[in-house]
This record gives sequence, C-alpha cells and structure tokens, in this order.
Amino acid sequence: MNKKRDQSQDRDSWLAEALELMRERGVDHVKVEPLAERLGVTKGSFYWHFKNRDDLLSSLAEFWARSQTDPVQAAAEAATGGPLEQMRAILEFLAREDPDRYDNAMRAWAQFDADVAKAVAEIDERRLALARRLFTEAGLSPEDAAFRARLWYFYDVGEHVTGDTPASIEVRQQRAAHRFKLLTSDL
Amino acid sequence: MNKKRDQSQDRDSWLAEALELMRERGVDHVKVEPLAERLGVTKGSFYWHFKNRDDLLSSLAEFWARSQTDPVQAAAEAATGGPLEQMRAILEFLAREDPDRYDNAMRAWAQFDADVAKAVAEIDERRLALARRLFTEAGLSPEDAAFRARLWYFYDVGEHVTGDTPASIEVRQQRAAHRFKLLTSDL
DNA sequence: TATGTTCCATACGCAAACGTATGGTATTGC
DNA sequence: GCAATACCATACGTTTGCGTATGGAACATA
Repeated sequence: MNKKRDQSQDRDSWLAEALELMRERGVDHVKVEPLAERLGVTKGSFYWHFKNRDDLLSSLAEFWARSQTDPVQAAAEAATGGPLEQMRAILEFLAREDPDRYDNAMRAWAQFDADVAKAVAEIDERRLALARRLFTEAGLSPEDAAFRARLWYFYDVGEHVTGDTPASIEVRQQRAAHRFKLLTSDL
Repeated sequence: MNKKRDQSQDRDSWLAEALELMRERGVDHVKVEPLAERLGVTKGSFYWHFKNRDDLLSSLAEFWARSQTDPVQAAAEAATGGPLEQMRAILEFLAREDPDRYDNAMRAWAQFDADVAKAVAEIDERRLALARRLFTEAGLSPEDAAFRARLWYFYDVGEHVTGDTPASIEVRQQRAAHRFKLLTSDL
C-alpha cells in the first residue's frame, strides 16, 4: 500500500540529486555513474528506478515543474487590498526569497531542448498571466496590461539570468520599491 | 608575412564552426571529433591549431566577445538629436535585427563557467552603461537613470532568453514603440 | 633540387560513461 | 517459515571522445 510511495520516494531522491547537480554544473553533467556516486550507491540502483538516462532527464523536467507551485501566487492572494497591494506583496516576497533558484539552470537547458523549453514557457506564461491580471484589475487596457506585465516580469528574468541579483536583502527591497514606483506610478 | 594571418584564419574557421555548434546544441556538445567531421577534416588538424579542447573553449569566449563590437553603439551615435532620439534609433535597430543571436547560448554557458560569466557580464555592463548615459542625458538623476536603464535592458534580455521574441518585424517594432513610450513618457 | 615548414591523416592507448546481465540480500505477503 | 518481490552490487561489452605519436603531402625557400 505504501510500496508505491516508497518507490517514488527513492525515485525522487535520485531526481532531487539530479536537480541539484544540474543546478551546479548543467544538465550535460547529470550522468548516471557520477550521480550514483553522489548518492552512495551504484548504477544498479539507477537502472532499477529508471529506464535509462533519457527517462531521468524527462522526469527531471516534470520534477522541476512540479516543484514550481508558485508561492508567489499564494503571496499575492494572501495580500489584502487591491491589485497594487498584491503587487507590492509579490515584490516583498521575491525580495526576501533566496535568489539562488534552479530557474537559471532550467533556462540554460531549455535553450537546447524543445520539451524543456515548453515546460519553462508554461511557467513563464503562468507568471505573466498573474501580472497581466493585476495590471488589468488596476485599470489598464488588455494591451497595456500585457505589455506592462512583460516589463514587470522580464526585469526579474533579466536580473536573475545576468546574475545581477544583489546579495543583500536590503538592496533587493530597495530595488523592489523602485520598480513598484516606476511601474505603477500612473495607476 | 601573411603566414600568420592564414593560420589565424584557419583557427578562426574552427572557432566559427565551434560557435555555431555551441549555438545549436550548447557548449558541452562542442567536441573535437564531431567538430572535425563538420569541417571535413580530422582531429589531426585540430591539435595543430589548438593545444587542447580547453584552449578552444577559452578562445571561443574571446571569439564571441570580439564579435560583439556592438552595432548598437554605432546606431546610437549615428542618430541625430538628443538622447531620446538615440534610444528610438536603438530600438529601431534592434527591432530590425535578426533575433537569433548567440547570446542565449553564451548565457547558458555562463551559468556554469565563471570566466564566461565574466565575459558576458562585461558585455552586459557595456550595454547598461550606454542606457544609463542616455537616461542621464535625458535628465534623470544617476540613481533613477541606473534603474531605468536596467528596466530598459533587462526587458531585452528577458525577451530573448524566454524565447518570446516575435518572429514578425512589425510586431517587434510595435513593441519597441510601446517600450519607448512607457520608459520615456515622463522625460 | 635539397631542405625545412606547414598542415593534416592515421593509428594508438586511455578514460568515462552507457546499458545489460546476473547474482545477492533483505523484506514482504501468504 | 518460504517463496516472491524489491532493491542494489558487480562484472562485462561497447561507444565516444581525449590526447599523442608518427607519417606524409604540399609548398616555400635557399
């Protein structure tokens, strides 16, 4: 009865370690034998849980997407008040968030794998949709809201992918305030 | 007398093909023997021109950076008028530009290689500095100009890295106009 | 024409990693 | 208590790619 859960637990431990390795060195360094060594087992275990390496990698993309249950959404919904207050709450949340996520590694991977690109694009679209909705609720036309949302979201992407995220929380909060002001001063 | 140029020419043909392969499949697929096959030679040639694979890869980063002699800068300087007109000229240039550059592959590589990250960061900084200067000349304070420049530039980065660049020139120009309006309407 | 230099092909040894086959141990269901 | 199953170790063959060694052809140069 809990056999399935246990098995998926072991699979998940492989996936978690694979995800960590991917973040550190990129997906092309996620290889069976080195991964087994990191887990203190041999690849005999690997080929029990996975059909082959491709099986691991495709599962890895799902594993990552599954972990993206966007606490951002929750932070927005938890905020009382109108859309502007929700935006402020999101920025507040992001500023506190540890900047070292797996997104960069996934984006790097997505550059060369169409399936992964699709998975990442879905996450991007989900986040953009949230921003669009908030700007719409704040009174912008659909077109204006769509563009403002892109400006809003791509700033995050750009800051992360260029490695330009400040280490200090204070600076991040300061920038968040600045961004909020610039993007909502006319609303 | 032109011996040296010929030799660097051959080196460059290796580098050009390596750059192309990196754009297509990522740096980890830039390998000596497959590369030789693409060039129709054997790796005997490779090890004549390069010490080893690392030599190729480090040269590849320089090769890319060398190719980034920013026509954007030229487009800006060619524009007559004030900073706002130069911004418009830049956006116009970028909208016409073929969106398929090597930047994405370089950014993907930079995620896992500190030296490459440094090279890319220099290019980013150069572009940001230009944007900062234009916003400053347009009358913003240094802090405001710095932030506005980030908003300006990261939009590009985000659009490229998410693969969200429209294929149609018209849409790109439309978005450029929108971006220009949003980021300069108060100047 | 003899000789050196440039550039590339071929052949080799070596290491890493994939995937399979097979056996062993522990745990579970009956 | 015993068979079945789950899980992992070991050993093997194969492929791919790195780097070196060596030879050879073309070309320049003296």
